[in-house]
Amino acid sequence: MARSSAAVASPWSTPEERAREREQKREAVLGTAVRFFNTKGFHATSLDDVALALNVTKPTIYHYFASKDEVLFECVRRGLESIRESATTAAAHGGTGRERLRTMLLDYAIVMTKDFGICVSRTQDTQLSPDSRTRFRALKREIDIIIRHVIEEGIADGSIKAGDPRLATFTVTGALNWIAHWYDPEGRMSAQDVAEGTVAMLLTGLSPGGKD
Amino acid sequence: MARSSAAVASPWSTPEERAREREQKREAVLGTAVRFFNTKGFHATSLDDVALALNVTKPTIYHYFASKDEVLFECVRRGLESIRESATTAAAHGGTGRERLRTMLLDYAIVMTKDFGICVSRTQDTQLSPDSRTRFRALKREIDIIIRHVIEEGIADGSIKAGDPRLATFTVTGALNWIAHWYDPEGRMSAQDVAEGTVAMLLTGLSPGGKD
DNA sequence: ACAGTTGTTTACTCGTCAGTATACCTCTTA
DNA sequence: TAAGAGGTATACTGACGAGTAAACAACTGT
Repeated sequence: MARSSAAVASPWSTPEERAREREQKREAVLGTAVRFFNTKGFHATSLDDVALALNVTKPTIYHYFASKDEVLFECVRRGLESIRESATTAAAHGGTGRERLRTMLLDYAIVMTKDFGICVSRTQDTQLSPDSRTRFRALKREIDIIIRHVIEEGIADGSIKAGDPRLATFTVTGALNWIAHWYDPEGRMSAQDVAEGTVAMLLTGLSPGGKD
Repeated sequence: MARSSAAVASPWSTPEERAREREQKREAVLGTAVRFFNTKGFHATSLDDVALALNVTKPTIYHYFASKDEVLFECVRRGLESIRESATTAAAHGGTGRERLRTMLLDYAIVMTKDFGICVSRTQDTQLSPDSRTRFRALKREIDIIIRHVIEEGIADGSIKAGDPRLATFTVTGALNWIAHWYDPEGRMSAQDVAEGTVAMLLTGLSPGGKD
């Protein structure tokens, strides 16, 4: 037997393990912070609150993040990345524009029922530092463009009917973002129900005669 | 000639005039404050900012309002009142549910392009005091109920097709509220264009075959 | 003229909170 | 075993901003 496999579980950690632990602690800070931000609001949440909930003190948080702004930005970045990834994936799928749009919007809606998604929807760019704000806007814009593209493709292939694609994008993202403001995980509807219901309504509208 | 009509313009003001002036000053505070709230955010706006913009000092504002919270609440109350009034009026109109809903949503959308409407959409209830928050929620709820009712009536008379009326209400109000987050008065679209486009999209959806 | 009311200012208090200086402790590595 | 790096705590600074005390000024009504 090789020496490495003969060793019993070592009480000493490898550099990789240490890096992973550090990463886990960073995650824990974000996970705790995002819940505070979502329930109390960003400004009403102090890093002392977050630290206390994690049984540490504020300087510990500053060991993992440079500023409160960085904590918030990291939260919204995670939410936006989720959306962007699923949107990019859906955009690359086959099918009509409408089919791809539906996939995209369903994923978007689901993200809006989770902590980081909720944080994205509730965060106003005035809460971020000028730098983070620029990056925040850029990420949102990327997502908007992906959605708008697929809408335009749907119009081109005849599977979508919309006057102004830009306005259509704002309308659907608005309805979807709003989920973060009212969705209650304890309520009667599951995230899946909400997502499917909202997306169906956006695609078919409220008038009779719409089909999908 | 009666004595009152013989008098030249008096340099002394009547109690009514004084009350009106006081009311005008209150309005001026609200008008200035709401613009600051909308551009810089509520927390980032100090009453010193507002006072400075009005060429007065902070205690003057406290002469007209009891607290910063009251200023904010008054702003959102005005926005919500506009919506509620037009919704109530539209609900009392004749026509099918869908026709009344369209009127309602058009007015709602227009409010969302104005200062107090924008403030409503951007204000999170965590920013308000517990008391104001309760009243804020109650007002929003009233509006939701009016809209939900008209949707239910539309379903009953066959002019509207929707799975869950509650979900439908959230979807349309979400899309409409979102206008406050992206609408730019300097942009190419007028408030009227935005309102009509958004409402049309909500009623007919994005799939081909919808009609309205 | 004088007492009261309204509106405004100057100058202050007080609490909160982001962010930091510094020390200490523990584990790693040479 | 000593030097260093990583992680945490105590104790602090400094700014900001809501709200107030107290005085002053103007006007009103008696």
